[in-house]
Amino acid sequence: MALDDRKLDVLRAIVEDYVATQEPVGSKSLVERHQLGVSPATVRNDMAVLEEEGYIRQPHTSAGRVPTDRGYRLFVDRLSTVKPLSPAERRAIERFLVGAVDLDDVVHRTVRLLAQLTRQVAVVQYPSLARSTVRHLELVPISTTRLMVVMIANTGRVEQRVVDLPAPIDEAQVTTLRRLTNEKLCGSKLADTPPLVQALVDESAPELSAATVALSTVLLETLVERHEERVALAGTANLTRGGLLDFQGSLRPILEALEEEVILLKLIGEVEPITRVRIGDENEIDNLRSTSIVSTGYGPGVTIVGGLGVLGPTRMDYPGTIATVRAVARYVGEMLAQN
Amino acid sequence: MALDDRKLDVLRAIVEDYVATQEPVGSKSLVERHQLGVSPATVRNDMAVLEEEGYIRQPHTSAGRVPTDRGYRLFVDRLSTVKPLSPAERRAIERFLVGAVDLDDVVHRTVRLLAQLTRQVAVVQYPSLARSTVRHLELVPISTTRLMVVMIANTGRVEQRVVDLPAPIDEAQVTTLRRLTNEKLCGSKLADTPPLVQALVDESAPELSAATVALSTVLLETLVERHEERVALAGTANLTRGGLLDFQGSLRPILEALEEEVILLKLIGEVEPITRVRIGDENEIDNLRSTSIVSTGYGPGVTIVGGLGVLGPTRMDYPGTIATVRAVARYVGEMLAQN
DNA sequence: GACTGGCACTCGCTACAGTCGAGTGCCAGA
DNA sequence: TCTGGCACTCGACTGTAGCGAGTGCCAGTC
Repeated sequence: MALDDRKLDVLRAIVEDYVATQEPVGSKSLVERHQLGVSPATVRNDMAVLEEEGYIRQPHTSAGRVPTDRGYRLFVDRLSTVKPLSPAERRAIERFLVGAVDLDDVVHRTVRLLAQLTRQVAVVQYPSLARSTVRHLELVPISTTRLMVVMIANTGRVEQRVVDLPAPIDEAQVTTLRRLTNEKLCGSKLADTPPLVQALVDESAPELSAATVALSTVLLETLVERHEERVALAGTANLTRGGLLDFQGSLRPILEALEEEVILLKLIGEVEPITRVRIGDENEIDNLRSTSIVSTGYGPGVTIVGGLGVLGPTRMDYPGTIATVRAVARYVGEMLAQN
Repeated sequence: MALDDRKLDVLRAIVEDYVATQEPVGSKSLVERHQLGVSPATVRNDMAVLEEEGYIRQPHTSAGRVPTDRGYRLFVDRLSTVKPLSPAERRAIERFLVGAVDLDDVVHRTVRLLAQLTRQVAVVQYPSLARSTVRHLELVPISTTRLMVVMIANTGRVEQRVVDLPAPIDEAQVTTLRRLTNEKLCGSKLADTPPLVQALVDESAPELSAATVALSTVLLETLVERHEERVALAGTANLTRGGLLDFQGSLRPILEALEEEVILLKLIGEVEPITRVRIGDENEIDNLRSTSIVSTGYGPGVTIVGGLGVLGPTRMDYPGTIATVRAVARYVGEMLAQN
């Protein structure tokens, strides 16, 4: 059965009221608080249809209605209009992000800002190495048989690893190796480096070849194969808002999921600039079936280098959250573009 | 009034039972589960004294007794014997820490290990910069007026900052600057660098002096003055064990406190190798008055470069926790010494 | 045909009374 | 000094009753 406009209005009103009050909403209070132009009895009939279609449900027989995941989905897709941010919010974003001293700082400020603005759990992925290009590789001798390799990416990320060398190496050789690796790899995307690293090994002088192999192994293994993604998290305290009514009483599974970087990356590691909204059961992670996640990609200009987003109860202010997440992503992109 | 040995035995039994069962313990069950050699009535008399002295209390009139913070304190100071770790635990620690590829990895593995072994919230401070020495300073030009300075410390920490230069600088000048800074600063403790940095500025060639000032400002401000300490956190999900009975029902203040790096540093940023135990109200942070913290310093050899510890309910297994925290700290120290 | 007012019904919530039992404090006696 | 016994306290649990928000249905109206 097709839902006419008024039924959609009723659904929208239910979602808005429930999000605001956190209490099942009944037909009477609905007509009181919204200009629906009909009587409670009519609304009740509409509600019955909406329930039959699976958009709302009754927690118990004599209670009001609550949106289902499907109801929220319809609301997000068709019924909500994106709330523009208030000037105060815009200013807050700018003030908060300006003055960051390095990438770590940008990411930390961003994640805290996002948590604060949305009053939910915020997650920000560091710019992905796979989508970065190499700006510089530095080799620092630690001992004659150990080398620290420091990679600086164009996104500002800095990664370091220690390489154990099979044989001692002297200053001059380190210098040569440094020059060679930089010549080969600088400016190339990290995802494209494997053939270049191979070429490096092939072309290296005999006396350096053992060291080059060791170095290339580390580069490939730790930076490319298991691409080292990182995330920052903030606002877990916000999970306790709504006094355990959300999340069916137990924070445990959610906190557990949030400790797994792999899971967080799955949630917000976006490749596309679109904003994704995952509502309750739509989520792939079992522990998070009682939550909703709003995520989007960010990057300087049009390219996306990482993702960010927030996690909260399915009962969340979707329009506001979506607007905030998008705005923060845009500002972060601008910050990155400046560097 | 002095407490005789049996009263201390009773207190120890109460603490142990309460930690195990999480329920107020009565005189009858106490004599059943421990060989006290006296009757419940006698125990009751002892309990009355212990309560008068403030070591235990009754949640309500007709309930058993529960240790107070003061009772735990006495238990920790005089009644508990340190539990040696099981061989299985020792093996677990070694297996878990071996194979870390860099400092980040060591810290992350450590904090997760600690959370897992103690089943509590774990916190690990990165080796303090203030107590590290400079191994190498690398300058990487980003543009003609921007320089990224990467500092590598002997503890494995790598910090980077971007320096905005007042005037363009060319390759050769960067090389000179790099050589000068390394000559001056390498090998010195970061805390001791201010005069050295000043000397660097004073002695630099006129055409480099502007750049040197900019560089030194960044070095001093971001690395020395607000000494950049970092911490890692894991196991927040463990706060939900004991189903909200601990922590008087609300996790909120605790989660909030755990989000503040400054607070975490205050808790575990140790300078001395001793193990500290803060019990409930002894804690300086208001939000954490319902928790206990066991912390200790770690470092290669005898010097301490950072702190680590765990946070849990005052009702925690102190002997076991203390033993685990110490053991992990020792192993981490060994790991660091190897590098 | 769509909407409305009215009415009977459901059922969670709260308050209250009653019972049970773990645990206590105290006291007299060994 | 310790012990057994006894009266007492009070939280936890159970069952009952009344309240009220909210529903579904139906007959009547525009």
